Amino acid sequence: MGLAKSEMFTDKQNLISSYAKVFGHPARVAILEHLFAINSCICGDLVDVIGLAQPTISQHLKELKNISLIKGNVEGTSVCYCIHKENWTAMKATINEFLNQDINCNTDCC
Amino acid sequence: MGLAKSEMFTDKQNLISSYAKVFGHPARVAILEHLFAINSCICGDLVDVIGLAQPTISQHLKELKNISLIKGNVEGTSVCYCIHKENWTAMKATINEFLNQDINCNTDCC
DNA sequence: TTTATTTATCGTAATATTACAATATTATAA
DNA sequence: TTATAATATTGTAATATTACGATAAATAAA
Repeated sequence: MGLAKSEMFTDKQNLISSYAKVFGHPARVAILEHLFAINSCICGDLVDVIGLAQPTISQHLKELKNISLIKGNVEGTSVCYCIHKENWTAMKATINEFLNQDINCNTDCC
Repeated sequence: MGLAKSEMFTDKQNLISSYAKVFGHPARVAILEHLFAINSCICGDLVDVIGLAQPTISQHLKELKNISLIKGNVEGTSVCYCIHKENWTAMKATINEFLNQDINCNTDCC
């Protein structure tokens, strides 16, 4: 078949994997890094910075917007994008809870 | 086309997205959570815990092994899997550096 | 050796993702 | 109104991922 049966997993597991999936493409990592690096928000020059075609960048931005990690503000004929601070912080908490699980295996069987 | 041209991106961006891609499926999140929860390492009962077919679990374990986040130890007829502690810690550092980027946008344009 | 048990691999169908050309949409400027 | 500019959407081809049945491989037990 195709993709996961999300009913099989907890909401948290699905949330974690949803965030991770968005980070699972280097173009989106690059877009986010650029949005962090540029103090003011950015719009279409992402196409020049990343080096992918405009529809492709737009598609990646859409996925970042869908999961609410960025927001876009129409400014004339262009759109200003930036990190959604609150949601980024919330996402970080979710991911960190997962990453910071304790390793209790003393017996080190492997 | 299909997937990303990894030459377009930095090694770090590719590394981050590689880790994230592995976390981008709830079954692998569930497998890792189970490996953390069970103090001793685990092998084939992941099939029962997760609820996917044996070849599917084996496939997911392979991806986790490929990126070195788990290791497997043959014990008789079964295989004992556990978290690769050192690599998990290293991965955490890489991901956290990405997640903890400062948000410098004072002007809050969006 | 034969049988049972566990895991890995192969083959394959269903689905998802990625990238981009072409085009539509939206808003500004002339 | 008629360009012009920036972004979004549509359609589609190429590729990747996921899931699982069937089967192979490896080991232990009888």
